Amino acid sequence: MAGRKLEFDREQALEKAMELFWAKGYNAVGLSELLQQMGIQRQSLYNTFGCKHALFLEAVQHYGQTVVCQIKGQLNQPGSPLENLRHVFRKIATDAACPQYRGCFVANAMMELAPHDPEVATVVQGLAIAIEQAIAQTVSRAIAAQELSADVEPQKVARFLYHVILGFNVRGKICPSQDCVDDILITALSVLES
Amino acid sequence: MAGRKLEFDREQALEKAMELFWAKGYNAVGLSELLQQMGIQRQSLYNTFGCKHALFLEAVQHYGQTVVCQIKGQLNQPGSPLENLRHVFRKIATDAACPQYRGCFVANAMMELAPHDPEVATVVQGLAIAIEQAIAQTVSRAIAAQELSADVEPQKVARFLYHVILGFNVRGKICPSQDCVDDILITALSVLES
DNA sequence: ACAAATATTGACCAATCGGTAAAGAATGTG
DNA sequence: CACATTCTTTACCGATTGGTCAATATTTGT
Repeated sequence: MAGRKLEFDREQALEKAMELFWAKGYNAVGLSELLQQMGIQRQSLYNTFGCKHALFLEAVQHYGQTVVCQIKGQLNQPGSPLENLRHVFRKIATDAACPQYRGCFVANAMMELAPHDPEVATVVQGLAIAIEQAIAQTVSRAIAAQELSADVEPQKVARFLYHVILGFNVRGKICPSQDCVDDILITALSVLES
Repeated sequence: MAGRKLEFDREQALEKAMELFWAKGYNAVGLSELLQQMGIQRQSLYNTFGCKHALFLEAVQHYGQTVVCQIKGQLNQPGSPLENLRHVFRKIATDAACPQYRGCFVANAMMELAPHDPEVATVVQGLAIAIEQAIAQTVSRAIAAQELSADVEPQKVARFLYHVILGFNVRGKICPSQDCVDDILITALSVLES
């Protein structure tokens, strides 16, 4: 019932593809470039991943799961929920000021493909909601810990904060100064201090 | 010293190209599609605009100048600067909730090409600065009119508000609800009420 | 009227696109 | 061992990519 074994690590190849799509976008990456970077043969790609589009979709999902877990992990660390939240945003802001900033792959996919590609749209929408919810839950915990006023509406704030994250994804593409991202960060986080 | 006249309206053709690049991005638009939409022949494009890339650059610039003028016009209308500012943001937010939202062409170009294309990067960076400055000037006028506290730092706020605009460009690509954009808008503009 | 300059037209180009077909090489099960 | 199954390799496919060439048509200055 079984045949020859895969000669490459599936996940490793997927990650290589992800890196490339992440850096250049879907349309700017050709099959040959993809195969070279993944270190596999043409037919292996089609056997294992279906087609370019399916591979991209899987790459987005793989990236998304990784990042969602990572963010949740940081937000749920022991200690002050509010400080965790601030820490995550500081990290995102400083990343965005880095010259080789690639942005968030999910946001890139949203921009390039979501309007014309329902499958991509569905996946990235799901990931966006997951991140937004993680933020909302952290805000709730901050309220419970009396770090934030009980007047604060977690979903509203979470929508806003995720919106700020999306903004960094665009802004980071044109090499903002550290000053610039700091201004944005400080102003954005000031909504947590009313 | 002069030869045959152009049979088409240069600006009209440029605008057609802009529409297409705006809707689909640089890489997703092919020459044939471009020519069909512009209603001109292949060679005419190369005579008049140079090449695909130069045409794109010109399209971004054309769009940018139009939009910068438009925003400045709205911000500088007679009456309350602060209310003008709020009005512009309300417009942007409701646009972003529309299902066929295309985003801002400048932001699209920023995302797709700026990291790998210095020429595009330069152009979009200039446009971003122009919009940011227009906002900063409006904030300054609002302070002068005592609509805002003298503590407010115009550049800081402008950077933040432009950042929110960039966020809408991403968010709009996945069809947010009117509720969602309203939450974001209200929270974002709350920084003008300290 | 003639020549220089420019536009239009349509054929043409190599290169690449995403994807497939078919043959050989490795693995399992009977 | 035989055989079915799966992966790898290589060659190949039509279509499209961005871009060019050469011929024709139209305009202008002289």
